[in-house]
Amino acid sequence: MVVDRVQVLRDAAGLLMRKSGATLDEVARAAGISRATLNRHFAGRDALVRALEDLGIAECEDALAKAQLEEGSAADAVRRMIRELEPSAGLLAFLYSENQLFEGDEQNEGWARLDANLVALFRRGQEAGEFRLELSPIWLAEAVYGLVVSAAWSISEGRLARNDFTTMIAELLLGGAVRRDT
Amino acid sequence: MVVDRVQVLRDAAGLLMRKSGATLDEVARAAGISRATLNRHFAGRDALVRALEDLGIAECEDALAKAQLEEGSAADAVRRMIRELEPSAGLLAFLYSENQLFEGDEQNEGWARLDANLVALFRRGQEAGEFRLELSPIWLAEAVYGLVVSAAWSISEGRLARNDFTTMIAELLLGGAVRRDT
DNA sequence: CTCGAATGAGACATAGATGTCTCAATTGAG
DNA sequence: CTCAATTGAGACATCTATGTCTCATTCGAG
Repeated sequence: MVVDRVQVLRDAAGLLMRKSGATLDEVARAAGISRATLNRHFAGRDALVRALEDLGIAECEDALAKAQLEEGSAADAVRRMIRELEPSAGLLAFLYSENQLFEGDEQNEGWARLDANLVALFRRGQEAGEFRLELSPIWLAEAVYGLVVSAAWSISEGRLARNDFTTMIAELLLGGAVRRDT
Repeated sequence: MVVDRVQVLRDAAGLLMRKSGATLDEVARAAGISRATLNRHFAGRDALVRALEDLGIAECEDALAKAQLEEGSAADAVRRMIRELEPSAGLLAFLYSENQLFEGDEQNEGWARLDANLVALFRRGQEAGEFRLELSPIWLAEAVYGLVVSAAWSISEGRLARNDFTTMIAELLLGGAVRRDT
């Protein structure tokens, strides 16, 4: 029974999202393996977190690619993006709380690439006259992360249905709370 | 030079927001006191985090009280609330990442009280015909936290101007990204 | 079946954070 | 000024998570 590296990372993320300070022993148990094996695959906690970061970035890049952000209206692209991001929301919630990842000198450049894609999408929406100009694309990009993490957290707490993930985020992000007087 | 307990907590929050795993020695230095004194005022890391939680809840309750959420239109109440919440955003960002606070059996009931106030505000907006019915008040309340934390983080990263805090959050939360065809 | 590779269980030493204590220096009220 | 209270610096023991190692067991390819 050879260990599935990605599955271990998924299980680890599932636990660490709720208990970011979990022991490596707890992480191993959550993944259904022994601490020794966990250490054979990831040399220390730092390596594990880095692997989770790499996985998170890779999943997000896949999601953005699948969403084809350049196609159709920007609003629809945002909706597709949120939908594709949903499976990675838990992992993102963990990484978001791991603020050490964004402090050091060698931050993973993957985040900058993702940011650039998001910013480009919102900028495209503004230039097409779809989106408001008062909200800066950088802030909108940041808000996407914030809302995704909030939604992931709400789901894990039972306050939000998993099926509502895409709708709730996209409707809030795009339309806001105020009623349209159509 | 008697130690100002609240100031110590503020300094601690300022550091812990960016480095949640900081040593008590680092926390003490950030607060300008010695580790011994820090320990005299807060018996251990756990007590320190609890004190930060209490402070955060108290500040939020003050902010909501000052904002007078029952007065005027719900949208204006939301704007006032965000504005009053700004000084506590950093502290909230730290507490938000301290997920251990929300897992145990004895969660501070202050969070539930705050949630109730937020939910009531959004429900009032819906019942007054101001807010859309598609977005559940619970999700809107959760989104407030997410956006406040995102904005606090963006500001500390230099990606968002502190002056834009209230506007960016309120405009996104209330109006969304899509342009109104007024 | 056979055997090499991977795993699980556990022991072990280590490192780093933490809690406690002491003592000298500083503060501030009376 | 005087003195009690508070603080800073540092030593010290402890504790927990971690990394490493060993050995028996299990898995799976050939």
